[in-house]
Amino acid sequence: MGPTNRREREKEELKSQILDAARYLFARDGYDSVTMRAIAERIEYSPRTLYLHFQDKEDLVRELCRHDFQEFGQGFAKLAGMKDPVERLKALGLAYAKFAEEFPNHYRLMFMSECPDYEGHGEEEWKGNPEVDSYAFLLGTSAEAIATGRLHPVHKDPELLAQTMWAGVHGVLALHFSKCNDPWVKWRPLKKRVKTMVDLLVDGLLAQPITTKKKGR
Amino acid sequence: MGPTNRREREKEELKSQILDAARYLFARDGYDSVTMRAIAERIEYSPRTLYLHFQDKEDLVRELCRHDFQEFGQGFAKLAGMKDPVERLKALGLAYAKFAEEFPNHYRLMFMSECPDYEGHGEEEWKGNPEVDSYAFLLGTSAEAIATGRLHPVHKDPELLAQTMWAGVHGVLALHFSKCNDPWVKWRPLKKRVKTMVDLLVDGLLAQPITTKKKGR
DNA sequence: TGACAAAGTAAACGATGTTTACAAAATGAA
DNA sequence: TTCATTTTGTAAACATCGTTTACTTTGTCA
Repeated sequence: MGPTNRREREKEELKSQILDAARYLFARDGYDSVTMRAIAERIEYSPRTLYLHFQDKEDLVRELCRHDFQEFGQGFAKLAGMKDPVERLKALGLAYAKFAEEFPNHYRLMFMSECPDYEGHGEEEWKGNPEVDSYAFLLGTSAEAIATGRLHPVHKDPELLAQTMWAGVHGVLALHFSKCNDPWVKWRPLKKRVKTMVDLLVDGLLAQPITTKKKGR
Repeated sequence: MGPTNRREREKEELKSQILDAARYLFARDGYDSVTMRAIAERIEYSPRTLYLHFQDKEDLVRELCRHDFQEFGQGFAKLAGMKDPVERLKALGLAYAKFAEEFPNHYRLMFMSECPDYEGHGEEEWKGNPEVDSYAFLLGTSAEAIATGRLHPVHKDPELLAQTMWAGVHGVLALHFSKCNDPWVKWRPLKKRVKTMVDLLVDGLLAQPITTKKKGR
């Protein structure tokens, strides 16, 4: 099985070359500026060749991000050792934002662009996907935080809590990416906004609500 | 000045026709599916004609939204009568989300897409722009809320407060629009998530923070 | 009436992602 | 070796897209 093996290897290597070229262009110019032609030209192959290795452009970029996204999951893994789940919740928010700041184009692609239909993708597709794993981690931390008994009793749904924490930090980032040039808003520093959001949400979780005049929520 | 006047009128009317066609397509299919050709075909003119009335596609869609966005500002105007600024802050968040739910395509365009450079646009451009006015309203309400003295003293920057409230609700909506089909997240109902976000943030504002072990923030 | 400006058009330009039709090369079996 | 077959690659084209060039028509006003 000599030649077959080698060809397999060469094929993988070309695929890597494509991804490298794409990564370079993508990180430099963002999604829209990365054209199939530009990638092909960069590795000195015809555009058609890319389609021998990837189904289409979306497939290519998605695989590119899946690879680079390992860093995303790893940033969270470091936090697994934190004892206090409430503090871990805060740290999660900050780590999430840090990634977005560091890899803005990746963040945009994974969290700020239309998602294709996920039909037909089985569970095996999720396994090891940092996006999924990270959400699971956040969900687990939320459940632990609730279990401490320190949160106000209205918060007892880990899923809802996780989604709210996620949304809060995402909101700061998303607004930053698409609106940071608006001249009529005196934007505070991004880091400060992230920290404020995280602290505010956690303060809300721990608070004895005195805001509503009605019985509950 | 008979004919000149009439031609002026006809020109305006054609512009309206273009906007109507665009609005129909835009609301039905979203930004990307609205092509200049499709708009032209719908009103039975050549594509070139659109460029006699609008500089380019972005100009066209932006004018379309500016028009429809009056509704956005009006939804807020109704809340101006609310006495308690803290309650008004909550109501603002809910009204904001309501608009996004009702006009998702408009919301996406105004808040979830790349903004062009705003250079060269003077102040006159902002006047009467609901987006700007609404932010001013939110900012004012934030300042009033702080002035009540009921918020925790760490919150004394109206701008930062406004930006955080905005980001919180926006985060819920943005995540909803781009991730609602993700099968690995058991999404809670959108309304519930919005309400949770608003309540949590305001609870955080009113709380005596007991979360951090360090001196302050 | 006739110069002139405005309104409108057909066709094309230069991009894009993607595919069709075909050539070259390596492979594996006879 | 020989030769059919699969793999790997290409050039050219297709169908879109936003936008522009070059031209025709039409109405206005001196």
